[in-house]
Amino acid sequence: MSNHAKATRGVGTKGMPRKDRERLILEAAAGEFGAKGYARGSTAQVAARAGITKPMIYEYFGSKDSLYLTCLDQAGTRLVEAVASAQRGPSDLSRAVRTLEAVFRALAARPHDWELVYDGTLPAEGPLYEAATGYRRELNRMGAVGVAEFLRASPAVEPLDADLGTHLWYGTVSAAVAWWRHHPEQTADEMAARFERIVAVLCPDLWAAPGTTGGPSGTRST
Amino acid sequence: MSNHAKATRGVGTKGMPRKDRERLILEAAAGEFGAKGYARGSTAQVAARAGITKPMIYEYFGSKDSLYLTCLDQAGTRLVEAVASAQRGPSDLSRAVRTLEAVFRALAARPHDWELVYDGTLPAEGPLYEAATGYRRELNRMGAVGVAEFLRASPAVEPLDADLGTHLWYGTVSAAVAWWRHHPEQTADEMAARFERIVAVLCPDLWAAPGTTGGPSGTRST
DNA sequence: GTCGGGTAACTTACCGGTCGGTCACTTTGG
DNA sequence: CCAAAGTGACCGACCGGTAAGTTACCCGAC
Repeated sequence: MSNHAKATRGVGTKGMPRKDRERLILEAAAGEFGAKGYARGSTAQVAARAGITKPMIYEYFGSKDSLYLTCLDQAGTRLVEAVASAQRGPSDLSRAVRTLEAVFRALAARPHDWELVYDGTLPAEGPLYEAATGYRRELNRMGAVGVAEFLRASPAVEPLDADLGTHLWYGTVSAAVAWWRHHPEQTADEMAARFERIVAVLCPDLWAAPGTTGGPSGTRST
Repeated sequence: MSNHAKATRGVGTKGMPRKDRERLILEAAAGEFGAKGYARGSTAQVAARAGITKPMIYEYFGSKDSLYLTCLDQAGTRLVEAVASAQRGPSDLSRAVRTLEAVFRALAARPHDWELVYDGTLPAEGPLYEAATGYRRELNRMGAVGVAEFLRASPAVEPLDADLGTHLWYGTVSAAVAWWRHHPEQTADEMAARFERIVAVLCPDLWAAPGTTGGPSGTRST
């Protein structure tokens, strides 16, 4: 019943404006696919979550793949932007903490985004897989920059080691997100603080004296 | 036509002895489920891999769940044994390297074992899920001991931090295994060496002077 | 030796159910 | 009254699981 949206609605309009319905369906789809994954999530369930029936899904999005792809694009774009914004600043270990914090903040608003991008039940080929891989690669690439700069400190590491290190970093982020799902009461800031403490134990020297900035963060109380 | 196996075969035997066929099916099932996961793997495909047809699978194992469970038990037992054997020895960071090396050695013989235990397409409840969770918990528990001893060095870490640390460690192992799948030409020893180099860059002080043993391992050349 | 016959191994064909996707129809608002 | 929104009913494909029939092997009888 808003004032200006009504003006654009033509004859034969019934129920909800198209844009609103679209958003509603996308929200429902993100919930369904985020919880059950692409393979086990069903379009009928998405429709039920949105309070409509299955043919409406196909009226609006044409296919299950297209529906998932729309959710995936939203989630992937948001995550990439969040991580990209965390790449600014000093290039020491504190960047890892900032990146993780940015991911947590983004996921706090939309908890299912991570699962949409890293859904393990996606088909092993096809456009859907390629789209997801594209976002994953983009996120990984940004992580790789930090890892490479970090590992450059030692001449013993081979190029392949840096690639492995990048994947280890991804595994760390992924595990942190998974742990968070089982402890939803934690805020994004608390999660970042926990990670910070663990890093501090792992490498106290690299952490305490990163160089010019005089300290990676002000949150440590020791 | 072998000499001793023939003696045990009774009347009505046709084709392959039961034990051999059983092993053949299990091998095929491990390949199918390891590659596609429980949900997407089909019993007909398992049968095709084993060179037989679907009803034989049910003759031998009764149900898809039972078949998967048999594979899972083999894989889980092997992995738990491998990790347990690596827990002996000094309790510093070198234990992490030893653990990872043990996992790699176990997986070198049977590459699909990891995916069977950590299959993301398993149902979210039921005996199959509980069995997989049991192995995961057992593996995690052993990892948690090492992580807890390690984090105990700092009084700032809270109990929940240790739990998070355990999951981060699991994420690291998981990522290393995933990376290995994309670089199959690497041997288990090479993988362990790569991980060792990365750890050395991350925490050189904890690594170089672990205390009484005079050094975590003899493989470092620096 | 060879010839049934019993038994285990194996297959073809099918059932019930679910899911992605579609069509003809009804409802609703302008 | 008309067009868009929305729905019940259906289709084909696929999958887990099953029943009934066929094939091959061993063994004992003659």
